[in-house]
Amino acid sequence: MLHALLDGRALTAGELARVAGVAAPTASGHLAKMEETGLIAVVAQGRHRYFRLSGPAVARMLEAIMEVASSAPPGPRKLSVGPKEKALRHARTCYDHLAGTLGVGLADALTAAGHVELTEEAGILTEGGCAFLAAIGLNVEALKARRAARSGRILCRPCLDWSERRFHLAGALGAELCTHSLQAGWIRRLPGSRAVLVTRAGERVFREEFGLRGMVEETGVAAL
Amino acid sequence: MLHALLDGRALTAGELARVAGVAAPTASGHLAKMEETGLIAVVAQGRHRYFRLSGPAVARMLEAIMEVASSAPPGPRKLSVGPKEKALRHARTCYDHLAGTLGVGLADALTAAGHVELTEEAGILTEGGCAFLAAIGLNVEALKARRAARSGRILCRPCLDWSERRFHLAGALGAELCTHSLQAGWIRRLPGSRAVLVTRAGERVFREEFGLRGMVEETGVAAL
DNA sequence: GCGATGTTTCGGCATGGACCGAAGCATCGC
DNA sequence: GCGATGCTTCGGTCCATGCCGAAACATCGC
Repeated sequence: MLHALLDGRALTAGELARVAGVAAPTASGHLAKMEETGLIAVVAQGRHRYFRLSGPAVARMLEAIMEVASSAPPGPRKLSVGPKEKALRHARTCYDHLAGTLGVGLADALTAAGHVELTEEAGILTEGGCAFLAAIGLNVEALKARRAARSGRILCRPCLDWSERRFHLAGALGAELCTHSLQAGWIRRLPGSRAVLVTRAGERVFREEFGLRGMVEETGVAAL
Repeated sequence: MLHALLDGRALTAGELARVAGVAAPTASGHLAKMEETGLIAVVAQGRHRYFRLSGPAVARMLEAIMEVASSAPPGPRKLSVGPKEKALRHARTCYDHLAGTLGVGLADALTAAGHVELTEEAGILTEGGCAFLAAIGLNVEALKARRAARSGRILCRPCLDWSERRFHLAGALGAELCTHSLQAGWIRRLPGSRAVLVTRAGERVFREEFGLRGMVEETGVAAL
């Protein structure tokens, strides 16, 4: 259930029961405990109750757990779920930023262009990167509150991708990139999933501005 | 047990059984499972078997879990352990770097002097900071392999301190600072604990070089 | 109002896992 | 060699937890 909430959206108790593959009473019990201990927050809306992660700290914890879990020796258990897996690996949200092939690709492209400098431990958005992102519409000003004191540089957090085993952009910068991509219609959420779809407009932007290729998935994109 | 291993040292099965408050067979069973799943690594030495965390990813996961756990609502359960608590809050190792009042104080001092710039998401060691740390003996060269590509700046990772609720220095920089402080005799490990003691020499360095005050604890320091 | 839908509470079952004592190995000191 | 120490395996007990079905409660659409 927590994994399902990792995309930052709020899901109803029933949806969470379904994704977890348990009956409603079971899910309800777990959700009550997780809310009581502060892992998740709930907001009632009509006859639905929407649950979401209580904050970024919980998301970071889950990411850290998944990092360890995904690098564990290939035990007898397989978590692969088949058909949905492909879309998830290609592009998905990771709490508040983008992951998967798309997320890693964007991070690589920004790095190659000198817009972002990323190490295992931290990252910097360069001045050129500021200008580039502002030019394509990101609200860079909102990020500046978090910049390092003297150098004036905007720092960002790397996040290890469990499917690609590579680092992508998280933190405020990653969140803004994801938010803007959604608002600008470059990507679109697949209903009931963490996966996102790259639209035609997005494909053009990611190709022309970022230099990314092959970001459009075959299935379903024609409808967009 | 994992918490006990979080200071980066390797402990024997018996020691881990003791800190966990369980019988040897119980500890042995848990340790076997944790080793099988890759959480910990073991090295046999004579009739002892030394267990340690298998890598930084596990430490990051535990830190992330502790961050969430420490900010949980003050439930009925209390984890406070009393006498040892004070020394732990004052200065301790956190996998491979320093935490507690000392760790946070060093991070604050370096920030105030403009040697380090730290945000919630990431940090930078400035050029002045490089020079400063090199002057007091740190192996800054070893860090340079991890610097950001173009700006030449060394990045570091912030780590939320569960006792101070503030950020301190982790990552390669934090590890080097901790290692050097131990080698130079500025701090000393308290046997069988994550807590460290600030020596007279360390107190002088932390006061004169970093501008920290009150880093010597009353108890026990006279013996040094 | 009334049935339909979403959610929680209650009761009870069953599995799993946490634990320990006793015994079996391995290694150390001598 | 032999006893002492450290660790693991084995066997068995016991409690906690996960789970579900039935029923209660709340809200919606009408």
